[in-house]
Amino acid sequence: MDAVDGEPGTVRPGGRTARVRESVLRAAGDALVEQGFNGLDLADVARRAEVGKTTVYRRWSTTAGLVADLLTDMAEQSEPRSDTGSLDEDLRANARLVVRTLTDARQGPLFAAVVAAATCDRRTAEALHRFYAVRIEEWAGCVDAAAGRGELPPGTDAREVIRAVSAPLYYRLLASGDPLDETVADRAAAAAAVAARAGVYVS
Amino acid sequence: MDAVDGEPGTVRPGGRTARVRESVLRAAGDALVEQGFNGLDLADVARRAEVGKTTVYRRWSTTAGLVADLLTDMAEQSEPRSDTGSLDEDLRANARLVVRTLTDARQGPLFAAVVAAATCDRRTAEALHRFYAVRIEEWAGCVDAAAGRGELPPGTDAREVIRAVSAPLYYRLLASGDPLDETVADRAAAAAAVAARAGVYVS
DNA sequence: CAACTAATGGAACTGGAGTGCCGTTATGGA
DNA sequence: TCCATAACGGCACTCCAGTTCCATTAGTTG
Repeated sequence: MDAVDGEPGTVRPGGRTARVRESVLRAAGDALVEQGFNGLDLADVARRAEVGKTTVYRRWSTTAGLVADLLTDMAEQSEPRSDTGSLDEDLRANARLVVRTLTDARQGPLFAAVVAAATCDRRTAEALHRFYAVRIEEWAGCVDAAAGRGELPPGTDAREVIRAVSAPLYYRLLASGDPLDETVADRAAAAAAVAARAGVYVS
Repeated sequence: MDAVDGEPGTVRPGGRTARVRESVLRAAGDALVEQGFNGLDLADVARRAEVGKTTVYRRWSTTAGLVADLLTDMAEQSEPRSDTGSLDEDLRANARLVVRTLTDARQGPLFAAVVAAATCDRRTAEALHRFYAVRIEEWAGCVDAAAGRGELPPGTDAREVIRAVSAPLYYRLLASGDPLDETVADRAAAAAAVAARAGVYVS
């Protein structure tokens, strides 16, 4: 007499099940990097992960569902932000980190593919938004600290400042295609800092 | 004895061929809006356009190729920029136009889908980059005019200012998922103007 | 260290995307 | 107006992603 068990993999999450998930997520990342979201298919992921095709379909159903799970996994691996004691330096460190990530041979295509996946599926989009909410919240600490030191007008929306740093970098990666380098990173950080000091992000 | 004919549709581009292209591109847009790029398939587009499946495969080959052509078509329909005589107002007009477009029930999903398509295919990405290059160039005129009036430091990179206006809006649409409204538009425009005046975009 | 059963994986099946062939339509030039 | 042929469209075919079924493996509990 079974009660509800919801999704497969929830009752016995350890051992083999965990190994399968890890292997499948890694394979999914590889496939996304090589072929983009459109080229992602579950049968191929199963082959790469050396896992039964049935298993992948049963646990993730669709490519969008698989990417959503991959994003959940990515959100858990958050690096700590820098804290140099200067707003300009912290924002520059953030901008340079984002540029390094987006120009990385693996991470860059992966992020592009993940954004593409999110445009096709509501649950994947939510997972992506959670991912960014975590990162933004983490780095917003720099801005709050600067505000505490009196570097910024009171009432400054810290999260909005952090978004302003990343935005030009993602815009280039996804939309305009203009080059991404350290100069661009520093300019994005400088623009956000100037605007924040001028009170543009006071809510 | 035929010479080279390159792609089909290039030797007799008028009449039926043109009607087919128009019909297929409209159907492709509809499909992208309803199902996103991942749900796009050429057989379905052919049915919607009431055109032979073979024709669509012969002329566009892949979904990415079809989107690339759609982008070329979109790039040709460029609206003229505003020219109010004030940098702040012009940038605000631009930001509000972008927000109106990205929150439009048809255009919003269409832009998201088109960006997704560009992440999967090199030629589609090039078409997208050309599309934005045209728009950016058009609006850069506002910035050059402002520089001419002495509102901005000499050497200001006009295109970079325009990119700075759009970037936060696209970042919200594609990555963070934060709301898009007129307040956000005005803030994006204000931030770009402040940073530009401070000389951040002097190259 | 059993025993129960969650979870995996192989194998056979199916539906529809994508292809090739060829007759039909209608464009553009003379 | 008429001809050569570019371009379209129907049909039959292939191939593989996605599904179903059931036997096998191995977590988890007591």
